[in-house]
Amino acid sequence: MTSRTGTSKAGTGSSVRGVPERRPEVPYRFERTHDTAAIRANHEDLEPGEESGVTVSVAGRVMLRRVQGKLAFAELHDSSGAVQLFCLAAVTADYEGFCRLSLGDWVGATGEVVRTKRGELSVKVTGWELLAEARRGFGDKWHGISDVDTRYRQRYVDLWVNEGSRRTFQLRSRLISLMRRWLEDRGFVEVETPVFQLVAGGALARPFVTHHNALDLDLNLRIATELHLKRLVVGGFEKVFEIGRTFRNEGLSPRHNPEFTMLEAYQAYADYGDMMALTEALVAHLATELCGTTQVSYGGRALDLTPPWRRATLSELVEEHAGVHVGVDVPIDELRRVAGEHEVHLEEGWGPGKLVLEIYEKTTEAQLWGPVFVCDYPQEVSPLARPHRSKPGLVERFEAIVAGRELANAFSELVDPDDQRARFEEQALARAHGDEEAMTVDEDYLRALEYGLPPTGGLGVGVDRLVMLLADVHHIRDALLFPTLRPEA
RNA sequence: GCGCCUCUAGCUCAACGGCAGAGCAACGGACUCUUAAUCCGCAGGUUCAGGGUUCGAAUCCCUGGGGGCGCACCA
Repeated sequence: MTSRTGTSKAGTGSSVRGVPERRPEVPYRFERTHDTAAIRANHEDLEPGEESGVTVSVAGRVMLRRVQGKLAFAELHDSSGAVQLFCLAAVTADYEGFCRLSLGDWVGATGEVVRTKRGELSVKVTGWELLAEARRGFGDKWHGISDVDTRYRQRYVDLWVNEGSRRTFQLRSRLISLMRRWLEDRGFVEVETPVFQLVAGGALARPFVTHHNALDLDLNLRIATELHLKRLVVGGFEKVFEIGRTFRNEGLSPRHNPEFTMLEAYQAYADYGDMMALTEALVAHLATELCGTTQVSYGGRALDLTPPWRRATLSELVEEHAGVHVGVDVPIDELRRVAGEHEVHLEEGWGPGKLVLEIYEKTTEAQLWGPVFVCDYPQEVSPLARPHRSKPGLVERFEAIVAGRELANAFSELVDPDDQRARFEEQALARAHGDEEAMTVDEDYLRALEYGLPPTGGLGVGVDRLVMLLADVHHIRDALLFPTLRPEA
């Protein structure tokens, strides 16, 4: 290999190593025979000091190095784990070069699998080649990187240095894969609906707006997939789902990122009770597969996700936690008084339903460790949900609350086109009065409903929040590989 | 948007009104079974920026910037 002649450049103020006078030549490919996990699995029984007689080629990053005269050890990490490289001046080609490797350099190495006298499974390297040099150093070798800004901006470093971070994102990948398979096994069909929408509907949120040049058209990035998925139910997809990126032009917080991933699933002939059963079964399945149990813990506190989860109405829960009775049947002046007592921020034009919801969110939601299905929301705040079959003013809607935060939202879907038009018009009115999150009338969606939407249960699940829950991380940025950040200064 | 906290070597941190330091990384050397190897040596700084107080400021104050946390906002 090329000697690392470059020295630390003084005054650059960065960790970049000097540019070598001659760049090392690195190969276009490397023939790896095993990953490090396979080597561990195959040679579990090797005794200390024993040689296997098996030659392998491994590849990865050198993350630790211990040179001891005519002997050198290095830890080679790959995506499956790590194994020690064992080099002898007498055996290893370009032994000197190996000793000059930097932490973080990528290498491919070939040699026999052995266990050292001290019991460490190793590849006794005969030949090796540099696959990529780490011109920037990886920093402290055991404290890792604690500067959160660096962790999020340079995830490629974080992933190498912090094992917890790797674990979280491996879990995320498996979670989405398991979720997809579980739904497919139950007859759900996965689809992709537009990200660009003329009317950003399906949720109450401000959209991002962009522009299509050829059509000279402003388009919204979707805030939900709901309305398109229900169009597909009209079209005969009786069980349909999408796991998709969704965009909302809102603030950032430990639980909010402007782009996030949502699962939405719709099932014909089903109601919100069916969606509760679906939700708890799905989450229990994921917990079992990913955590080995439904009795998990979050932030050190026990959390039992075993079905069935508690079902309680929103009114009952507010009564439990705030000791007051609220509901859409309570006179509005009384609701205003209760809201005032609990320091709920009030706005002109809020009806009883909005007040009830605000009181619930202020006094109760964060207290619910759960899991609990909070049922039967005011119709006023649920413009896409079907009226409750027996409770006037309410709709058949639930939110699943786990660890004090919303994990899922679901309804018996509103199927009546006339009612839906009335709800849209109510929203449009609120919008005209300055509510930027209110919906606008989606004529094509109404037309679809006029062709007939069967009774349908719909469910939305915040995938990032589910990852947070099962990976036991407490900021959405820890569940997103590349979270939205302010530009670097 | 508001409040509180924070910013020191490449990384992790100390010094908290009196000479800016340690460990790791880097660099040079010793070492044939190491495990965060060890040992010897060397180097590394506009203490986020600017202003002020002071005999003296990394330290106290002000302004600005970055970051964090909380609140507000947020299906």
